[in-house]
Amino acid sequence: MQFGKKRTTIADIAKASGYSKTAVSFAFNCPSRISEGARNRILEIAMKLDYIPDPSARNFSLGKQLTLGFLLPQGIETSLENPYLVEVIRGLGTVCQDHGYMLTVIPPLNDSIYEAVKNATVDGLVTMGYLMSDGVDRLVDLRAIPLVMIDGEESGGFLSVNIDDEEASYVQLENVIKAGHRKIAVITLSAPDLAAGDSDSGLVGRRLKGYRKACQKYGLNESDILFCKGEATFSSGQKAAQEIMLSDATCIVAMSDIQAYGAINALEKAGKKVPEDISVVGFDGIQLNYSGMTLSTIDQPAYEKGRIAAITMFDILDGRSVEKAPRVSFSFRQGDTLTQRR
Amino acid sequence: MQFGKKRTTIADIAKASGYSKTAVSFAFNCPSRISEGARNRILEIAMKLDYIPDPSARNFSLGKQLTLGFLLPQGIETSLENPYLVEVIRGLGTVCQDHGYMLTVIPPLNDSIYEAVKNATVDGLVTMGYLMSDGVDRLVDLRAIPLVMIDGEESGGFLSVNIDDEEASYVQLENVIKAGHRKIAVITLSAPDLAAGDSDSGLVGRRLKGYRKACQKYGLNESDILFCKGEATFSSGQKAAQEIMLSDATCIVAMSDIQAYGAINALEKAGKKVPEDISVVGFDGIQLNYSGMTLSTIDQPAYEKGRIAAITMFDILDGRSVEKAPRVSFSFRQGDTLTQRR
DNA sequence: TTGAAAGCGCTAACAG
DNA sequence: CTGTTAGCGCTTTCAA
Repeated sequence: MQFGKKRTTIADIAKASGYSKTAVSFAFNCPSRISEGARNRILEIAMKLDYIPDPSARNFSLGKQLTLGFLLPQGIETSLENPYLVEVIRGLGTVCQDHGYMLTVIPPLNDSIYEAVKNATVDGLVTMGYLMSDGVDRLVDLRAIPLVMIDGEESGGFLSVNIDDEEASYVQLENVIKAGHRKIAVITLSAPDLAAGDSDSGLVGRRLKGYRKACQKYGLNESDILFCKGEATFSSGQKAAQEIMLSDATCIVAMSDIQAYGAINALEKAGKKVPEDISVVGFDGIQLNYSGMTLSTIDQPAYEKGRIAAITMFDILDGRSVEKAPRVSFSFRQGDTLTQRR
Repeated sequence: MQFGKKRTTIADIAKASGYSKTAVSFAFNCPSRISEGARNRILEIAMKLDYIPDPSARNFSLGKQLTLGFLLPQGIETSLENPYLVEVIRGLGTVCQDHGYMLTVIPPLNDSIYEAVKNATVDGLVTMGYLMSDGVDRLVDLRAIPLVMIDGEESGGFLSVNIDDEEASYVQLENVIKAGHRKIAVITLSAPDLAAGDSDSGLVGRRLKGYRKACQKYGLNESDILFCKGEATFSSGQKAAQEIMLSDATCIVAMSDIQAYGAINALEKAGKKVPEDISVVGFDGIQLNYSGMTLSTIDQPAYEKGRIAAITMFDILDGRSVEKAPRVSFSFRQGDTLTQRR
């Protein structure tokens, strides 16, 4: 139940103005459907009585929230630390704004995606980097709200806005190999909260396939690569680098730029020079210009991904049929952190 | 009215299970208030019939949205381009997450703050850099939801989380003057959408007071300072710099780092060297490491501001009395972009 | 152009 | 422990 002093409601205005609730409702929403006299009178009374329609009741009645939800892959604290994610949000938000919508940022509530999805009062859900686990995809189904993924899985009939990750990671590793590196360490990503994170259809699975392809093509033994499990955070990159420094790897291949920056930070703290002592390649294309050098990375259009995801969502919400989300493009960007192995 | 196929409702479960709606409700919300048998039976049926309580109806009935709103000072596109703002959001979001709340980012809808506030289905509103104009403060009043400001006005009985802006801008300019600069250009900020943006109690007003004080203290003529109107965007900084280059100013003092970076960008494009040809000082303390140099700036705790604002908000929502928001501290940070005038 | 009244789906006071 | 029932505030159909 409500607490606090009672708000003025539509009924109060109806009574005070002598008109019906219908009229009051129209006065606010379809001014053309009542006479000008009635409208003026009603609005005047409303003004006098400090009345304003309650958006919550309105949304409930309408069955619309005028809000899109963005399901974060991690807690807010680390999510917003990642410029790649922020760019995605910026893209999403811009489209929302154009449609008169708001954007709700939804962290795993009580550490549970399930809980978060259950409680989200939104018209549609955009996820990033998730795989649909049994529980959650069923839940989304129950909620009967549309779902658009970013960096999601490519199978299972979900809509996901992706680059060609397999090809991209292939290109990423190819550049490393062509620079003469043979001792390579990879920092991986794990889909949050979902054991299936490494399944073939997931982001990590596709990336690994690309690496495998590159290995085959260039005669590298995949098992010679040092794989370090990580997540998309700065500190995860630092931690991985510390581990990698114990090996004889000459190049670190990160699945995310924020990891790459973390790795560089750890390397430099340990007195290593990048790229002289060890090269680093990232993935995403964020521009931090860490310690004055530019990162070699796979550049992907984060803002565009968000934009497209939101546009796709509104297509669905507006009843336009959507076959599948368009694929976006990437490119390799040569920076200072990857150099020919000497 | 709703569209699409009818959702399963609590009534369906009540009927199918043979229990009442109350029982069903309790089964989901206060499991302890019904017998275990009933609970199991109900949940089982619910599962079978794909039932899940509708959060919108629930929130409406409860009069709670479990969501905080953050009113953006500008459109999303430029807002999220500003790392200072992102840090604030990160602070806000972290606290929300801890409380099981979501965070809704609210751009001025249809370019109108009023409209945005009117439609926001949130339990509380955090604003940033706004002054309360007549319309909006009345509206917030009508909505009867608590409001906490960041970088807001210090008078008028509103709660605002601020640094001592007057002192900070004094220190900012003092450092410039002590470095020997006498020809100074200031890029100002204007409170969005509100004519009263430069009123004394607003952020800009307080900052200007600080500048005035510094001028008096060091025998500068305030009217010798070139004031350029701007807003907190990169491009605004670029534009201002172009104007300033036509003057004989030896130092640019920006009210926001993002402007400072924009200014540096424009200066370098025009062949000027920073700080050799012209110095630049920012305000906020964001770390972009633009073109390999660090910005001289006033460092203020963005994340902390967001955190405190959110904590204050929950204090209010939870009925703890709040006198006023605590003040946070700042410091001057010497970087590469401000140098002794030769 | 207008209004009565039936929802929307859930919560919770109250009575048993 | 359980059920009846009256809201919550707004929208909208339908008939006047």
